[in-house]
Amino acid sequence: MNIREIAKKADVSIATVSRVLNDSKNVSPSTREKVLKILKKYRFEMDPWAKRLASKRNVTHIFIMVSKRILKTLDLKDKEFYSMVVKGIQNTAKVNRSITTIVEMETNLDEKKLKGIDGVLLVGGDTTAEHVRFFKRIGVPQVLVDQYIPTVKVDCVVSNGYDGASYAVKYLISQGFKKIVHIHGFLNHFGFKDRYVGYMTTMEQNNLLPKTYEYNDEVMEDMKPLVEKMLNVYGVPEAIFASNDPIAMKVIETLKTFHIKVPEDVSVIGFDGIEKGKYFNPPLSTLRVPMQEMGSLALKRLLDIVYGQDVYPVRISLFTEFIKRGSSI
Amino acid sequence: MNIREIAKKADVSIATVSRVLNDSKNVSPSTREKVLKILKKYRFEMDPWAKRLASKRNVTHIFIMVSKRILKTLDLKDKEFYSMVVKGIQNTAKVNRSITTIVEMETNLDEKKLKGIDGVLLVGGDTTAEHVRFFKRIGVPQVLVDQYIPTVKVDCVVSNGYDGASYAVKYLISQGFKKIVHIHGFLNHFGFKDRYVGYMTTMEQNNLLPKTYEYNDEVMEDMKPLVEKMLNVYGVPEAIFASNDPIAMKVIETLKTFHIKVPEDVSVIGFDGIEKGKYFNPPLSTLRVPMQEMGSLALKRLLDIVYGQDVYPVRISLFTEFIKRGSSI
DNA sequence: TGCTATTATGTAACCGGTTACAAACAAAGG
DNA sequence: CCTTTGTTTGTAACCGGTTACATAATAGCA
Repeated sequence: MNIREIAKKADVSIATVSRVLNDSKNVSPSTREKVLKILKKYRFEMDPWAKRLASKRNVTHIFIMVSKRILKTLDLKDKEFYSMVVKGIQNTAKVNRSITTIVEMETNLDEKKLKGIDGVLLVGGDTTAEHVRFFKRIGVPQVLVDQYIPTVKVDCVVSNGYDGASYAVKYLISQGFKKIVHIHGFLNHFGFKDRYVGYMTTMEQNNLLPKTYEYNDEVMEDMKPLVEKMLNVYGVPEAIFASNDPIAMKVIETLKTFHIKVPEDVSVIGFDGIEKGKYFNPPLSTLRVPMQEMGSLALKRLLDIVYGQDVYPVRISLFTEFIKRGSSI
Repeated sequence: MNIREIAKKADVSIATVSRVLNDSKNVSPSTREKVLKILKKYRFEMDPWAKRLASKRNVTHIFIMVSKRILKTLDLKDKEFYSMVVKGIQNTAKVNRSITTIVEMETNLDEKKLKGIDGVLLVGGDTTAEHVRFFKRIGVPQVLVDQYIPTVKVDCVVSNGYDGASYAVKYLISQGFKKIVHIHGFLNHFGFKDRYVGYMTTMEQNNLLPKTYEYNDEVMEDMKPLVEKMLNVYGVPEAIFASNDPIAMKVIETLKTFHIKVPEDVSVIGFDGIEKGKYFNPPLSTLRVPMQEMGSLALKRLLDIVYGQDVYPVRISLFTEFIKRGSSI
């Protein structure tokens, strides 16, 4: 059952059926009624694939919104986390006739700047509930990327930090380690929180004493004081699990200044799997997050929402993959 | 850039380009090489929408696999949880040219029975890691529905039980309750486990003593002993949060036999939002899971996998919605 | 009533692929 | 060398929608 058959049954043209289906105003009430009756009678449901193909002519305009902090360091030529995510978005946009614009997420959002925008991707851990509520209020479809906010129902794509962290901790335990420390970023970023909870829970489940240190990765501050404090109070850990790769590398660098060898003295595992880690000395063990896929999934989900395919918000979380390199035993 | 343009650049017909893209054997090595070079040069990516539309002729065969226990109670005319999920799958199948067959998930799976099957949906909390590994081994794409297994990387669609449970507990606390009990099913079902953890964590975060009871919902055993024990040892709770609606209703029925009034003496909140709860006496407060959407999303994800759109497994979790009815204050 | 502005409807091209069928070409057999 | 068979390649129809444009119908107004 397609619109041609419906058109025949209702004795109108396919264009008219299409107009009725899309609530176009240029249809007389009587024919609209007639067509609707046939549609209902045959329980017509549109083929989403055909619709999307045919709607190709009108492009979709998407804003990729990132916080000032991320925007400043966002270089699409490098292979850092958010660069890869944005690359994933843009690649998928190409195949989906979507035009993307990278925009700074301001604290005072202006409705006027969003003229003609079909949807927004809110990228990064700085997205707050206020941002989400703003876009909800003005009715712009949105998908959060690498951030989840339990208090507001909104679509999001994140990495499965809990199970990733859990895997890392279990791996370290299987190597005979007990003194496993977690160094993490600010926990208002869901990604860090998720990994934190994964670390904590797994440590406790294995009757090990968790020990965590918070590091201000937003400004990439000096890590010497943190490590110094750790060495003095806690002693030399057997292993360190870091919130992400940049923190892990910073830790390793700092440990070097204390003449502590990685991985001989301490095993270090990061998170994200950015390119840099592969060429670091020693090469960084990490939990790889499919970054491009994250962006790609987010855009696809956003398009599904824009084109009215899905109504209930979901959280999509990507599995991670442990990559053992030189920084850990 | 589409296949027509590629065809022109490579000086062949569009059919040939299509053949190269689909690894058809009837292409001479030289032309294949020529086309591949152009494809690579222009970084051609196929339009998934067009592909799916054009491939209309070949339907996709899907098995909906359910455990014996679920199959026995699966009546597509009623509006129980899994009936609605399966209905969601079937509705989506209709617009996606997929043929679905409901099949019992046997303990001894037979590869031969899967001839011509493009993918399977493993529905329900009885799915185990062994099942998943079996389908992985024989290379049949799969998506778990209402089950998540942390130890194996496989796509799944679940409800966000953690946040749903957390919401319920917070709501009950906001109503002034402190003695909040959780009655749950077997925790090897991820859905129950997730809600359980949500309950526990939220209770602890609010400095309340959690109290849980396990009920064998698989056989819907008599709940009298459980409730009796609770009343004798723990006393009358102020509120009960149940793993799902059937358990909640069973609890309320049992409480009635003890002349304990709901919601005057005890508030009860269920989970799932099945139709029955609305007409129960008193009408059941619950956390609604979009059941049809769950099935629909699972099938769509499966098709994405079958047609090679996505490679990395994800967990999709659906938000729940609190519905306040008569069984709770 | 006649003329124009507006609205309603239909026709046909198009979105970007797949594939049935026909034709051209190459290899094999007599 | 001609016929037969098998392999490559191209043409055109098709999947099920949307929409630009043309035309028909209606409404508005002097």
